[in-house]
Amino acid sequence: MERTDDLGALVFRLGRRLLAMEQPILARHELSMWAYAVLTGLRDGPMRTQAALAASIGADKTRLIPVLDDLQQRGLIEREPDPTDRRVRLLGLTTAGRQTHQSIEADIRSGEDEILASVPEQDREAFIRTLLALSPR
Amino acid sequence: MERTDDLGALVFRLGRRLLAMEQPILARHELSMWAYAVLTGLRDGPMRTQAALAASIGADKTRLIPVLDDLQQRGLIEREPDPTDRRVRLLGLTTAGRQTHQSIEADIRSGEDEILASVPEQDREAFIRTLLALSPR
DNA sequence: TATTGTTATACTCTATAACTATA
DNA sequence: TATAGTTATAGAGTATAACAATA
Repeated sequence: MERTDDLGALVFRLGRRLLAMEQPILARHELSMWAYAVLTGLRDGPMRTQAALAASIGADKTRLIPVLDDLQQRGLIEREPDPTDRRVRLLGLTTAGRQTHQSIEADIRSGEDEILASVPEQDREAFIRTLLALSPR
Repeated sequence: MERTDDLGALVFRLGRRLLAMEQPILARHELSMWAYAVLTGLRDGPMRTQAALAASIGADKTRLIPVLDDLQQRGLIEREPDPTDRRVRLLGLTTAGRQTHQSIEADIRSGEDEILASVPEQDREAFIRTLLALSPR
């Protein structure tokens, strides 16, 4: 298949388009993209350190801290020292955090479906399969 | 097809991976990503205004200016006032600019092929086809 | 008065390194 | 001494608005 632009440019533009779609949804919940990434990172279970969470979502641990401060203060995550090693913070979603995540996720999924609507079913499946295979972590 | 993470996260991560692959190639030529985007934008022919070029590569016109200054000074682009409207700058690649672009493009293409190597032919074609369909402009 | 390009500036994002508290 | 988390800070990237030159 002949390509005109490089893959990087195409992926970059699609990323911007997806971000533009997600931005108003996140703004309605007053959450940043990284805050939403944190909720997603904790969706499948608690984490034992902030560094592990940061690595799992591809963020720097230092820039996660104000995000975690905010999410904790708003009651969307739990964050308490591990009694067996008080350097460590145990992280998990609260019920409110889980609900917020699910609500945002549903809206984002709708937006994605709209964007993907014009793509034939077979290509759509191959596209997502390839994306999963090529995205690190 | 069931998705675990949202499309945005997957596209974002793939974008970072592609950028990491391109960075050392561009560094060898001492060019930024935007400088390369400019060369790509002029590859298929000259442009009549800087604003048009900026729009065509999805950049802000103000942040293109230092990039154009540098490319012009290094003899990779031509940039001269339109005699019929001296507000306008006519933009085009020099021979050196075209050669530089082709050299970088070939290296980037190799890097992409490596990344795509593990993806089955059919999926790879559907992936690129879908990317072209979904990337604005 | 409108348009192209330019400059200045302020704002955000990000990474680095230094610091604290525990172990 | 090593590790988890935190803070401070500097650097890069970006957007906004003001400005100069043409039309």
